[in-house]
Amino acid sequence: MEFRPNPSSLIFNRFYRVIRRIPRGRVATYGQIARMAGLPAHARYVGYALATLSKKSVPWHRVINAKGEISKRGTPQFAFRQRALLEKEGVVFGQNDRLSLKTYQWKINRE
DNA sequence: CCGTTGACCATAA
DNA sequence: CTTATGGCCAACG
Repeated sequence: MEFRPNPSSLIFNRFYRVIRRIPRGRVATYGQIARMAGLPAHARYVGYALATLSKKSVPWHRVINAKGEISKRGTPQFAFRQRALLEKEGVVFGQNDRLSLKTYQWKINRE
């Protein structure tokens, strides 16, 4: 099922707010964003929120799963595009299409 | 109002 | 390493 953008969505906008703060060249996990948005048990909905993105200025490509992989959604085209965007920011992927969270994860004082 | 369905995560076995 | 489970929201028909 596909989501449509809904400006009146409450928690989705909270996620967008957090994601917009991710610096260039860094990544954040779905669970991390949920925690930082004050909604620790909503890792799933971070992804669903991104699926409803229309033309919002949200760096969706900096959001990856907890294993350091790009989440798959239907066609591999999006994953390819996301990877390209990240590599353009200096992120290097390993041979398993994974990146080092230890190196690239966005960490803020007091998460 | 109800059932279904989605970019997920931590934990247990 | 793998599979299963509980947690939980929003859009749609």
